[in-house]
Amino acid sequence: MNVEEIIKTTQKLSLETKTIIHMTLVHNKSNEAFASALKPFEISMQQFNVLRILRGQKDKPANLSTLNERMVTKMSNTTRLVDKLITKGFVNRSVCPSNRRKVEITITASGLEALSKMDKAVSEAENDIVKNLNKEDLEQLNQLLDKF
Amino acid sequence: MNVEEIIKTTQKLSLETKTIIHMTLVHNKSNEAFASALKPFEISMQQFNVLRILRGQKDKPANLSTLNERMVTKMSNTTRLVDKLITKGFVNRSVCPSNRRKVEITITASGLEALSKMDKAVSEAENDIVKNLNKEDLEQLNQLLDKF
DNA sequence: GATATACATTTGTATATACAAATATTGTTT
DNA sequence: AAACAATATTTGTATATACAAATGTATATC
Repeated sequence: MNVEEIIKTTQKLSLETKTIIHMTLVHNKSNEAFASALKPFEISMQQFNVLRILRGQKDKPANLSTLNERMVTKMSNTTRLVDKLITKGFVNRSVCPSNRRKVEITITASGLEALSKMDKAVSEAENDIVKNLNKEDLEQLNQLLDKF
Repeated sequence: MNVEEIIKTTQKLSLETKTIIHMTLVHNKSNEAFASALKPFEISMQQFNVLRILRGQKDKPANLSTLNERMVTKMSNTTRLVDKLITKGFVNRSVCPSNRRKVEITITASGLEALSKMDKAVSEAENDIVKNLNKEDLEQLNQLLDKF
């Protein structure tokens, strides 16, 4: 992936600018790969992320704050994101008995089943994205990303 | 930036998954930084990007395909993006004389003036984002990103 | 116990983006 | 030159996201 070539610029970019653009391009690329992997399931990455968080909760219900805390990309509106998943029958929402300001969100059996099918597609996409990087590359990359 | 801590997961992530999430987190962070740097100018990053491309054209007008080609993050709808910039008086649009299917988009004096003010804010944000990485780190990072 | 404050979520509104379809113009084929 | 395909942009529609305001509930203070 050559930055200057992709954005077709003749100008010399500063190392800082180039790095940030580079990262954006890679992010866009992986974004597209995930979106198209999830397309057959008619679900967005955000929705997929919520389902995965709920599965990780192991029957312990999550409320909206917990979801928001754990989401990779925070949205201003988790309510409506959960609405979509309820419509699809993938999650349940009820009022928390101990604190009625909160809601309890859990994944349904149908949600778990759908999720396991998505997992395969997503993991394939993931492997395809990093296919040119070996273990050492990935470790080095993570170390550098830690500095941000 | 510790991935597991940020998304508050107790699960062990695979190196591949971790890397991609890591990159998304860094991208989100720089995105926010840019958005807030551009906020005083009431302009989006996409719009800023278009203005920068037009300045780089050196009076040579750009059409929508050219803009789209050079944009870091491609949008499906460059027409409406340019509409916004016209409303603000930052760009001009006219029909291309040699090929009336095309449009000619140029930056105005007012657009250039506004852009030069934005440049400072954006470059400051940029430096702040990479402040913990030295030249060597940045070069190494770009080499790794090239593999995607 | 009434009032104020903080918390958790929901709703409203404006804007952004993705995707498909429509329109206008040019170039090509017969 | 009429018909067709290709190109460049625009428009329509559905969904996503950001931000502010509103609602309902719990806690603290007087």
